[in-house]
Amino acid sequence: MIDITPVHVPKAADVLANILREKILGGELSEGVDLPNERELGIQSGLSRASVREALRILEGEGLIATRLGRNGGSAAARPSGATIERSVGIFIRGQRIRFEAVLETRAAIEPPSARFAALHRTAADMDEIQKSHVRLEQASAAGDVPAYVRANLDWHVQVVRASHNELLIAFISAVSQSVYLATDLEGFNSVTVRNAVIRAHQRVMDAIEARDGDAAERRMGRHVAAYISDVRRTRNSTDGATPKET
Amino acid sequence: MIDITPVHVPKAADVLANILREKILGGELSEGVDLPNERELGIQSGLSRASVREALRILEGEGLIATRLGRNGGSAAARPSGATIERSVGIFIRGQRIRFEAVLETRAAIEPPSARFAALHRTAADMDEIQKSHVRLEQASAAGDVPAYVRANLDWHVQVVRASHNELLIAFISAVSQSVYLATDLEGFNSVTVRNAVIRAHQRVMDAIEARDGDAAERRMGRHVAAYISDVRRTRNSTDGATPKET
DNA sequence: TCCTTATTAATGGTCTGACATTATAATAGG
DNA sequence: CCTATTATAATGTCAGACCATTAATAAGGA
Repeated sequence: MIDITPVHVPKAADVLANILREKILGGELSEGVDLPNERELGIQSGLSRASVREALRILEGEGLIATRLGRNGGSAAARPSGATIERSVGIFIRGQRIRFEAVLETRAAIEPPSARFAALHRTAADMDEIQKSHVRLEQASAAGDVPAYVRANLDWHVQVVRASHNELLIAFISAVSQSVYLATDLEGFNSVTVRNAVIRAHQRVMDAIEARDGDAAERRMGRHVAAYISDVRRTRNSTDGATPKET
Repeated sequence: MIDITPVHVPKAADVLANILREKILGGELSEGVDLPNERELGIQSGLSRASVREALRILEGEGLIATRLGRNGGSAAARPSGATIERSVGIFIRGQRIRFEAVLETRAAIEPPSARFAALHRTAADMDEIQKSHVRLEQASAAGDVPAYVRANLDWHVQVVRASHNELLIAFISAVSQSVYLATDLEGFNSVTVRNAVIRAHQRVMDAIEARDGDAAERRMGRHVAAYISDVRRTRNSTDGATPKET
């Protein structure tokens, strides 16, 4: 008697999704090109419309197609954007109950080298965007609008990484920043002193990027995020009722 | 005449998926707990089984449930793992046509600080795993088995980041490593000299982690990955016909 | 002619009901 | 008590209909 391992029976929708995914990622279906409509896909693949729809839903979840309703609707191939990564990272953080400090730690790990790349690869337009973010930050700080300040702050960090022109780092930072924003305790930024310190640190980082000085950009960004983390730590210990001894 | 913005009409499956997602992420449905079966969910939600299935498919794609077939089958809540991030990052890299060098650059950015955290947070068991990876690397190198060598190499890097005990960094590195592996040109490791240099560099990093010396670990890992990138660059330039002058 | 409005058609969204497939639980037989 | 068989509960798949939305088209009026 022969001895075979348990066979894996793929679901019909998965098979179709795999085929379509390869066509899209392989460039056979480039961005914006319409797929056949659901009924037609069913005929071509020999599957029911239900299975076809399930396959399309998988691809939609992966950001590989966008589906529009109505006449001349249908599914068109799309380029997967960082949004997909942001979503999965967000779910991962919530689902695994990643500690807020670990998220900050991750950001602290990624941003300094990103600042170096930003200094090395930035264009004039990048510099402009970073500075615009910085102005928004200053305005929000001056107006005492803490929520706007926190948003502008995160936006500034994302803009810096954007200047690195490394799409993966941009996606990672965007994903992490999203979660940082949602979990940031606004109380910590009620202090004008704290806000001004952040603004000065940003200015120093921007000077380094402007001067295309990678070493300085990395070093200064490193100090900035480290200071940010200890600020958060201090605020948490003094604000909530947790045992102050815990780190 | 009043003036209202276009309303967004969510799809039935999305609404149900959102509800269930919140229940899972909010801890109301903890890991392993079975959801009601599809027909029951249909009754409770007032939706058809088709819509219920679509909602479940969304959650499955997000790694939030696992569905089993057969009697006592059904969907059970699951903890989203790094695999979801790996998948979306892989699709992102392929879909955006991220250059191989950019992927390496990302790894080079993340690993040094991760090595620092590894030095600071490692346990004895972590050290053990890292060393076991290293032994596998040495064996593959000695045997001249280049594919096994490359796999062991990537595994060693993942193990180091694992020792950081930062789940997000682990997920990022795993995701990136997967793509690095798929795109790595094996030719570059045909040289015993290159392989031995890697092994020595790993040894130095391990010494620093063993000694819990974060500074040294970060510095040495930084040098190692930088050397790796220039090796890849050299190999590519000498192997394929690209203009050797380009950086 | 040109603009506005109604009609129509194409397409995804949803529902219903049935049957197929699979893995387990329950049962019967030794 | 163990093993083989049968029943059952769940997902997987299909077929067909109808609903909802959107854009192309036709009709009508200035």
